[in-house]
Amino acid sequence: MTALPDVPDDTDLLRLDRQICFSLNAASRAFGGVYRVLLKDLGLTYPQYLVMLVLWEHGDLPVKRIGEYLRLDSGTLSPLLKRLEAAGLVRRERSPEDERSVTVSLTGEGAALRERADRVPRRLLAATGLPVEELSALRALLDQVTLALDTAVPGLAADE
Amino acid sequence: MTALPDVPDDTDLLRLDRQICFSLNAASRAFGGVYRVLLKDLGLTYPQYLVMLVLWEHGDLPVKRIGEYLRLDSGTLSPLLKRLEAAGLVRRERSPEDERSVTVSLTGEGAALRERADRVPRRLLAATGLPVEELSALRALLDQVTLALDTAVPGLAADE
DNA sequence: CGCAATTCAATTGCGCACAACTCAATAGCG
DNA sequence: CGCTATTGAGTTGTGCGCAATTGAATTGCG
Repeated sequence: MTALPDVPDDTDLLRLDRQICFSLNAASRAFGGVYRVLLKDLGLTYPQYLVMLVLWEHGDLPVKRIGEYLRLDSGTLSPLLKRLEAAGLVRRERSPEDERSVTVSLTGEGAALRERADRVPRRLLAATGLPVEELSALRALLDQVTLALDTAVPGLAADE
Repeated sequence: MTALPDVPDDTDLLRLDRQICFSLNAASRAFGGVYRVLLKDLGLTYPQYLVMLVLWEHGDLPVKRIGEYLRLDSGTLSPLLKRLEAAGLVRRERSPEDERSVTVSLTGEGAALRERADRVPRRLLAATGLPVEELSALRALLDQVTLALDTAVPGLAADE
């Protein structure tokens, strides 16, 4: 009457499901909390730090590209970039060859902040208490499930 | 000059760090997107669904207990519970024996919603494209890192 | 007992995520 | 060429997450 070992009944699924979303939620917020502490004296929030990482690595970018790297839309990025500009870390300028596009570039202050941000990763790594290989395994699993979820979303509304 | 294999230099750390926070962010939002679709016809958001899960499993609870299960404070829960109340899914009543406490209980409608929510976990499981064992492994890793991060936070502000 | 400290929920304020929409600029088709 | 469709950024509105504060109720210590 019961299902096969790897096809649990609905009660098990409810419990597993709850644990996965609980765990993911908790982990996401735990990371956020650590980053918040580590980034506090840089004057950055976690999403702002992600944007700065992208700019430090890739140099000047239009808003569109930043959004592609971080999977964020203009509704999130526009006010965030305005705050970074108000903080003196970036400039925003309309592109001359395409007036629709806005190029985001680092100021001297924004580029200089990279030095101070260098210590963040090592402190975060230490805070996780995990060896590098396990973090890599975690990242790989997360990427795998993200890809699967993204491809699954479209045909999901109806019934699939 | 280079460090030992499992003590990478700062460049590697910067890259790894970025990938970890990118991956976790992306996974969290990918889950959110799938839940948003699956929960749409239930009229629930993802955090509201988590609250309902807790109530379905544990019955009536004071706000404090819900917050402990979900690691959320009253600043998040108060407006969320008001919306659930406005939707007719829960009641909120001051406890007679302790006027500070507010007990949240399911309405008939809220309890009935559980039937329709039963299909969510299996559809989510299918959307991940991962076998149950891998999801369990993912959950275990997430729980481990969450625990480590939580215990690390206190002594982090200064330098640790 | 009486008063200070603590507890619980609610509120305020800020920032992020996302959907829906607006508006200007560009691309591209007939 | 002209007109429509598309693109890129921004705005608005809703909801979540968190810090800080408020205010009432309770606890507990002297």
